[in-house]
Amino acid sequence: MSDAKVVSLDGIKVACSNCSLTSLCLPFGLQPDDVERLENIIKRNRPIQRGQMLYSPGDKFRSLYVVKTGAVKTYTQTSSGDEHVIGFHLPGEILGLDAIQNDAHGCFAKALETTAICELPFNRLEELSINVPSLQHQMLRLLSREVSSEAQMISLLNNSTAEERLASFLLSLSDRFKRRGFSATDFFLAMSRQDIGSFLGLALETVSRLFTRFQEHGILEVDRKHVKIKDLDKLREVLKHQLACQSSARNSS
Amino acid sequence: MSDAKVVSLDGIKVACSNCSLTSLCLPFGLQPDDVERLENIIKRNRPIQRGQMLYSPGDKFRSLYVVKTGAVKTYTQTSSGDEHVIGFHLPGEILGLDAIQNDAHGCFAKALETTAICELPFNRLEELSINVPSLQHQMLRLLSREVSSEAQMISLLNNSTAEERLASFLLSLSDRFKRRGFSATDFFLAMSRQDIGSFLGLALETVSRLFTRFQEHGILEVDRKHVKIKDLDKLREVLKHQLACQSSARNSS
DNA sequence: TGCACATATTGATCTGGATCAATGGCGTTT
DNA sequence: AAACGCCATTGATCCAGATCAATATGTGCA
Repeated sequence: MSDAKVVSLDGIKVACSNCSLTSLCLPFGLQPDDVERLENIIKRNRPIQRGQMLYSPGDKFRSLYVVKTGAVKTYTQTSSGDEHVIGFHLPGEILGLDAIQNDAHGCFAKALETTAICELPFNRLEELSINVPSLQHQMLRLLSREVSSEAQMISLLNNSTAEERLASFLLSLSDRFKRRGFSATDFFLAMSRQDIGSFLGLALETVSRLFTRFQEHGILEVDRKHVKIKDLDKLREVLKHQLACQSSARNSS
Repeated sequence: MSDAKVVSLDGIKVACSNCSLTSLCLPFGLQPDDVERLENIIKRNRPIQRGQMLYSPGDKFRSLYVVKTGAVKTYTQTSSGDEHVIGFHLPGEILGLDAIQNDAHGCFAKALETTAICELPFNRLEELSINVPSLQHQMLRLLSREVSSEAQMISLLNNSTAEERLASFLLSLSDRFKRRGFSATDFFLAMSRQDIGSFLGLALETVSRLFTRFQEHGILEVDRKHVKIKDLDKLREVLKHQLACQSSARNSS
């Protein structure tokens, strides 16, 4: 909460070309000079602190956002006040795609920790993609990936036990950390048990019990937010009996 | 099953401008001459019969498809052979958006009844949208709507009872029929109880019991596939206690 | 240093909906 | 018209996970 001394970065130019996330992010597949044109429309704002809101339901849709460092959760809230987590967003992952549709955001986006964000003004992005077909294609691919990934989530919620859900969640995180150059087997959870439960359609107590159970089975070592995957294969086996079609991992932007 | 005499329509030109679905479909918001350019790339193939497949997992992604008449279900299949329904598609609704991402379809699309389809070759669609910004915008909106609609589905599966799910499903159907000029309160279900259950994450027996219960409460009159909604308000009240943000109805393309 | 508060763990109990099972209705085939 | 198969309905039982409840374990703040 303490207001860290941050140099104002408003409107500063972003260098995607130097960014370690470039292969996971929007610029992927673009020619260097097209990347430069993209850089010119991206804004980098000051980092937002844990608990701060990036946008809220009803906010006019102006920009897409990409997490640069940190983590963001998106969620809705019922009239009775309880949250429903829609997703977690790691570096390189894009937020706000659902808002294109009706020109307004439909959920909250809140920082789970200190988080740096790249802001992409959408109208400039659309203009640019008229002249850069590969950007247009990349945008459609991104949207389509989101659709696939949500479809897999629906399938998970429809057909899986609590064990399978948590295993799937941990494997997704593991994979996403790995792609970002972090350890696939040793990481910290930015979100609470409550958040995980809400995301997976489980009670927080169930999540807690499952962590314990996985630990007893030698699959994990858990200490609060700190997770070590001791046996990745065994974790994968937990959800072996589903799958069929649809290949790629969820939300691996 | 009897093979109706159908004139071959392969590659015949489609007239979106005469189509009653135009306000619900891809051409929405386009200038008349842009609609004509769109018409030129759309293919109308012969209608497919109940049970026939439009595409299967692994099929190369070449086109998006729009239902013109009839109904289609999309679903995946586990190794053990049981289906998981992803969605139902009514006239004006688009299929295949999830395949843009990795250039291959990830699920089955099967006709629930005799169904006419407009085929949109994707590479030609992309080419065209370079010159027609409003088409590009419309494509992004469509994708974004799919994302929103799936997010709502996830929320439904995470937070709702069986009653709420079925009520939500029926209200969605009602709304979609209404927009297409059919009765909002009197319609036939193209899909089985099994399909509905799979879609909503419920056992088919539960779906059946709920139909009975809704009937007992004077909300519906059900006779096999024939559904009459007797009290739309009461049906809406079944799911009153959720909602919050996110406005529009699900899958209303 | 100690209090207040959020977050986790663990235990006990309850229940919505799954599963198992039997029956009935309708269309299709022979 | 009998026989088959598919789909739907209804009943009986069971269980995974929710809910209620009590107790740690931090973690920041006065």
